[in-house]
Amino acid sequence: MEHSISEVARMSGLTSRTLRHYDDIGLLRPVRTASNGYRWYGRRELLRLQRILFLRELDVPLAQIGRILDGDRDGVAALRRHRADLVAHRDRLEEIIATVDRTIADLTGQAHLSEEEFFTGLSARRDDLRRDLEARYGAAAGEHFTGADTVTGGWTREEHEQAAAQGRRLLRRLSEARSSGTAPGSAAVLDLMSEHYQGVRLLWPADAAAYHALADVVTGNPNQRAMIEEIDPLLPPWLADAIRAYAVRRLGYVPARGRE
Amino acid sequence: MEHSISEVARMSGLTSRTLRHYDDIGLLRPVRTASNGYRWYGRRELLRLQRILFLRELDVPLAQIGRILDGDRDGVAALRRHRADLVAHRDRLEEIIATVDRTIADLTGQAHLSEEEFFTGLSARRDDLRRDLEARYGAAAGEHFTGADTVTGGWTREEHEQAAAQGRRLLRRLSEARSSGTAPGSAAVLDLMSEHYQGVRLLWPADAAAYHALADVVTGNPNQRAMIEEIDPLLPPWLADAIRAYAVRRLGYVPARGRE
DNA sequence: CTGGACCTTCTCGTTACGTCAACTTCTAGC
DNA sequence: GCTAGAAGTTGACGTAACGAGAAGGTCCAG
Repeated sequence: MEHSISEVARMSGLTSRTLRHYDDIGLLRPVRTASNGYRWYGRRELLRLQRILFLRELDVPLAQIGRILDGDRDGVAALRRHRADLVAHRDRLEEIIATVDRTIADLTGQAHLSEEEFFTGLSARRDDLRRDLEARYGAAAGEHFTGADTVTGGWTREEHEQAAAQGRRLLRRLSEARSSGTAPGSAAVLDLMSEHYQGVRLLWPADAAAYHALADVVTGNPNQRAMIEEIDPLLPPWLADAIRAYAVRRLGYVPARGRE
Repeated sequence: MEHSISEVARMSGLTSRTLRHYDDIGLLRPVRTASNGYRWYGRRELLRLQRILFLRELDVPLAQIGRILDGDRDGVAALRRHRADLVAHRDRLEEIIATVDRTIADLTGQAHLSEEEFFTGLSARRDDLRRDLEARYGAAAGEHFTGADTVTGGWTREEHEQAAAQGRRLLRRLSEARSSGTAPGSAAVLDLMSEHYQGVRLLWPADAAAYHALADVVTGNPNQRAMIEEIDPLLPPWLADAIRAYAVRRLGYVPARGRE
């Protein structure tokens, strides 16, 4: 009892193209290929196909399916690893969905947690910030503020608002990381901090040292601190740690002992 | 304040290749490209990139990111649709994880719900089945059983066991669909039934009419019924409906009024 | 012997880039 | 001015799992 490729396609719900593909990659070979090139499948092939379809439905990559079915050596271990991937994927989706929800709420104006602009608010208080940095670290730290090119003057009102919303979203994501017990220096947080660093650089060409100095500003500067506490009262010191961690680990900042 | 491609790469954590790619597909154009081909990015481009990264982290496809950022016309609606996709994806993952768990349990012998073989059990009772079908629908229905080529005689013991485990898993997945209130004729169930049909065909070249006749067997034949009830007491009648639905909707069976 | 159904082997397109390869350009040091 | 090295460029191929379509061979019924 042999079956043509279209018969197998009908029985399995696959297309003949897919079956040809499985032949190409060696996942499911026909029992024989006639001299005219026609593929013929037998019962044993159908059994294998059935198991292929099952594993495929579990999102197991075809290559792995082949390994599981061939050397059955440790199909269970492979499945366990696959399960771990699935769970991680699902957890990540949970986070993403939550973030999307808050983003939608933010965009539709349902969330007025803070009408203040974050990055732009930062920009509006440049003089304040500059004095703060200079007082803490001397004139060199504030020097970067001199260029007029760092101002956001060229932005439209819409761009301002988008930047502000972006900043609030970022702070909320950081708040989430903090409240879930994630360390400020963990890789996941540093990834988020790269967004923060980039946001800061939109307004101010901070190098590693200047960015590092910003850590003290978010806890020490009343305006900055109040803006952040409005989103999460416990965030400022944690954010300060994250800023320092990012400056050191991703920007290569070497904690100064008085150089320059 | 213009930035070279490698500066932007460092700031954003992307590679220069990725930035070149974004230029190619029109997602992020440099503010200018010098006569030597070098790309230069300004503040406005960094702002756009920041929003790109945010949406990208939410698994929004690049093409859609472009549409959202350009004509901001209905970015919220797009996000809502995207959210629906994410939720569906997560729900599907939940199901898959549950199935993988049961599969692992099955493979490691932790689940001895039924030591009987399903498809192979069906095979072992071929005479029984044949008499049943003939009694219900006349000799024509049982005729398919005559070929010796339908026997699973060529199978190894391992193949028998795998087929049996596969059959039990399928019944459990069907049971899950039933208990969650899914209709036997729904697309999702028909997809599962294609596995059932294929499993049956491994043992017995049933056409649409013969498969349709099998519906009465799973409720009427004591052996079959008992085997299925062992997995889910409420499954037999529901499974019968699913078999009929599959025969009609996927195999094109026309409910007979006495033809042939 | 002809039409239609079914089969074959290319080949390109999809997504979001990674990874060479081959070349040009810029910059710093001698 | 020369040269090495860093950084830039444009192709072009590879990835996973096929879909779609082209161009052509094969089989079967009327």
